[in-house]
Amino acid sequence: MASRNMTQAAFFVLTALADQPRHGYGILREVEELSGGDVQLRVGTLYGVLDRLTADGLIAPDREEVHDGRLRRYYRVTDDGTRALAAEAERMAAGASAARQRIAEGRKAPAQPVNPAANPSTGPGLAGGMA
Amino acid sequence: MASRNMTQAAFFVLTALADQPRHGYGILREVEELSGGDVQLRVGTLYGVLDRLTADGLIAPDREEVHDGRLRRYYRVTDDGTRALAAEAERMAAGASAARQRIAEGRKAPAQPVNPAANPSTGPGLAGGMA
DNA sequence: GCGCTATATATCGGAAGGCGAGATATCATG
DNA sequence: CATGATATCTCGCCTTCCGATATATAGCGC
Repeated sequence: MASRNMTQAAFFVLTALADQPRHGYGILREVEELSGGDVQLRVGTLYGVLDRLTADGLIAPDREEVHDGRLRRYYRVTDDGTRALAAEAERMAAGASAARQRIAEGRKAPAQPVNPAANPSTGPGLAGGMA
Repeated sequence: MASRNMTQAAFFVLTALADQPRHGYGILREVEELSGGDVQLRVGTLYGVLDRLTADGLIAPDREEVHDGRLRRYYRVTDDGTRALAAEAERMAAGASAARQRIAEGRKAPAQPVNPAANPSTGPGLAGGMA
């Protein structure tokens, strides 16, 4: 929804490919596993994402193998893709951190109307505090 | 793109409202500020999000005020909204953490073809190591 | 052999969501 | 009086999501 943002689906595909090349079906299972089941990337979503990421140069076809008569088409992350993923991870961590902080702040004064001078850019750039 | 996921736009609107009630235009500026300019929520996006979040019971109209002859329509987060935001923040932090970890893992063996026995569910449930 | 599940690819079309553009209105600045 | 900031909201195009569907191989139970 904003300038240099990538979709959730794209983010998880890149994450699944970040450590090693995988094929479509493998990405599907990997995303589900690495998110603890929280994220279920759908088949119908996958190929569109794969096409877009390829067109954007963030991933590239790696190789094709045949296992038990079934074709596997592998993709790998490009350098640009790794950079984009890292940047997006920072943005997400920052957003998550900002959300947590604000929830805590909101709980301090739940019934409070507005509270003047409450917005002196507390923790300006967010930029998360984990890792 | 998956089960209980909310959109990026919804996430940032909830985050902007987390500490105190705000009106539409205020949300717009707040999202931009709290993200350091990374996220620009568009006017055309805002009202759709506001309607959906209201319909889902995650936010609610708070009050209306007039400043300098201009109407301000305030919204606040409901308890459900705070819970949903907190959950989403956890998911995002976990995803960001997983991405970072995998980028690091991928760099260990960049030229490696596949590496056998590389997938024994290394670092199984992510669930990040922050907070 | 037959049906079912898992693995594996890919496409289609409807629905949901994002966003540029425009309409409307007040106030301040130049 | 024009421009820009503040403030609301709608319309329609386009992108993205995803359920359904099609196709094909291998393995298991019956």
